[in-house]
Amino acid sequence: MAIKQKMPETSARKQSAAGLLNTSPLDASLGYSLRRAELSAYADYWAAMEAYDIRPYQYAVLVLIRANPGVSQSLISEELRIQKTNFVAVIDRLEERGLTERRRTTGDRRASALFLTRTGETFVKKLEATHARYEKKLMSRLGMKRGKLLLQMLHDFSTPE
Amino acid sequence: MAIKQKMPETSARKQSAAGLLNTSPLDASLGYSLRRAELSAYADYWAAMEAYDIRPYQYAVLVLIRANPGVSQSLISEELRIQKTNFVAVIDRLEERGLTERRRTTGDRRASALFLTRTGETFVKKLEATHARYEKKLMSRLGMKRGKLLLQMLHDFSTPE
DNA sequence: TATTGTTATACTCTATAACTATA
DNA sequence: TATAGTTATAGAGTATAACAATA
Repeated sequence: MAIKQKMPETSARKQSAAGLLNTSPLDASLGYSLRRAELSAYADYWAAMEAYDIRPYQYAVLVLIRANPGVSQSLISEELRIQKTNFVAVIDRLEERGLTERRRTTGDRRASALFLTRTGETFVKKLEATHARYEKKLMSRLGMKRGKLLLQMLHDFSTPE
Repeated sequence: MAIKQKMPETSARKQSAAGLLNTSPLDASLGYSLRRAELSAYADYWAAMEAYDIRPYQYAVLVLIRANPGVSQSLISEELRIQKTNFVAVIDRLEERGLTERRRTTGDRRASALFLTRTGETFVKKLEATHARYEKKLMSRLGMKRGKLLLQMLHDFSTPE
């Protein structure tokens, strides 16, 4: 794991100076509540995953490649809403760290087929185990039953009609 | 409204190439579901607010100042989890646009007391009206009843114990 | 000594334009 | 003509260190 990336050290954990501020216009906002929830989950993410030096979207890329060996860059970047032009550096970084590799497959010779290296496989397995504990901790904030309800509601929210 | 800021034009609206990818490891993740929901709300935000050229966190700053006239920079930046050092440029920008002003009050002479200008008051009123329509649209994705439930669950999630 | 606001700085994230090699 | 991946570039977001004025 040669290359060191920058990681947040102070990441948004502090509670607001409660009561000193009228925050009602924001509390009532679904958009802002989603933002706040994400920041709050983000803090727990780093608490759990710090040692691996892997950002949330990098984690997403790795597990998608693991679940879809040989997938193209465009499919993953589309799924993660990362523009293909910005995705190049993402994959470059994971490749530099020896976790993934691009291969030219016999089919479409424009496309890169993405795979985990053997190192990557081992690494991602550990990553997923730690990530599972992090997810469990997130769930425990609401309890399993309400947590699953939240998951369902977020899914419905993100995929309307 | 002199200064023009950069705004996203492509902002994450596209649906993923459904079915081509096994996304189950991410679908089950609360952290990733929060991220996806936020991206999805973000698209609607810009659809509604584009004309004002105001980013979500700028909107948050403006409504907090309106609800708390004379508030200090540190209180707002703490509430919004923006570091005080980065908050300087945020306020500078709003001030350049003639929407807010810093005043030195007689109390703590280190602190800036933040106010909306008269222009700012008028502007934020329009902003809030448009934002209310955007929020209503978000709510309509789930229906009012489930929308309120989601809001409550996000609040509980973000403020554990 | 601690806090409020500030400047300087650097890395990361997200966007557009323009290119290449294939299809 | 269109698509997959790429480079170059720029603005926005988020982090640290160090400082002046004030408490």
